Amino acid sequence: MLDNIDHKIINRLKDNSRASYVEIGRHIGLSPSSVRERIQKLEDLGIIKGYRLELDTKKLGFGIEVLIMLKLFSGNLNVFCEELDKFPEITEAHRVTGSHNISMKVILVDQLHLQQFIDKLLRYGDPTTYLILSNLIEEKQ
Amino acid sequence: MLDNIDHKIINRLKDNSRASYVEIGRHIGLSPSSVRERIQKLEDLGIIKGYRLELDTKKLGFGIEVLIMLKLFSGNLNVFCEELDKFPEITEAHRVTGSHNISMKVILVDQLHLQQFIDKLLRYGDPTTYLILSNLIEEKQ
DNA sequence: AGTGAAACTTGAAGTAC
DNA sequence: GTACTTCAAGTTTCACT
Repeated sequence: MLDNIDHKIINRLKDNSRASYVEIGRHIGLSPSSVRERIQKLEDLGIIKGYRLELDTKKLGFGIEVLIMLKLFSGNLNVFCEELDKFPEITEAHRVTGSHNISMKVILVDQLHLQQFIDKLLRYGDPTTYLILSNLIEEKQ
Repeated sequence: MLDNIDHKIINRLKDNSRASYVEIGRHIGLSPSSVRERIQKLEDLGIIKGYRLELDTKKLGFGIEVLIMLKLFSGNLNVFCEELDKFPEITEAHRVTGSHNISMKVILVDQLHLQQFIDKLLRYGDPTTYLILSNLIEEKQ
């Protein structure tokens, strides 16, 4: 479905999603119009889902990053999933197999904020918290 | 350090990092030049670390997504961290507290690929694998 | 925040396989 | 038909002030 040129375009956009069509075209030896058509196609096919920002959350005032595995109480899974948007601290959440149902990445201002966040989670289930010490690889796909 | 306008610009770029200065300016009532200056400042301060792509990995042929917690064998932590780039399947990796040292998100083509990946990890430590059933919240910051 | 030259985007028309 | 290029008008960027 995707040829080598499409993959080159994707790799360039992975590196810098604000790259211009002209710049991408120069990298891979293609006219800006063609680059644009191929990117349009990738968007239409749903292969490119969006263009996102990578931020330094520490510099934005979020001093703590944690990974939480949450084992939801019986019957609470759907409730929690529907109320996920009430937790702006959660930057990533997955439904996973295993004794814990949800894995999530959370950014918090300080220790007190973490405590308050965990207290809120305790209404839904039983969380296990791992402090993130460093990001070895940032989100890439 | 950051005022309300900066936060509005960040929110707009979070939503679509390819948005033009003109478009962002219209949204928040600012001239394109000022938008550009502020984004430049955010980049220089390291608050904006980059512009990334959100892809549909399933459509790219990666049918399996897993979360792996890895407990490295004694003395293997630094070795593994330095060899992380040998594992293109890893899209995200963190050093975490707890009995497992590393948490990682991995995309794989199929079950056989997962088996081969885990076999490679077994040289460095003891992995615990959780299948990702669904993405409730995609990476946002 | 405004200005203008340079660079980029975008759609249409045209070419090649 | 599909994928690419070229062209020109309209936008955007960027270095000025």
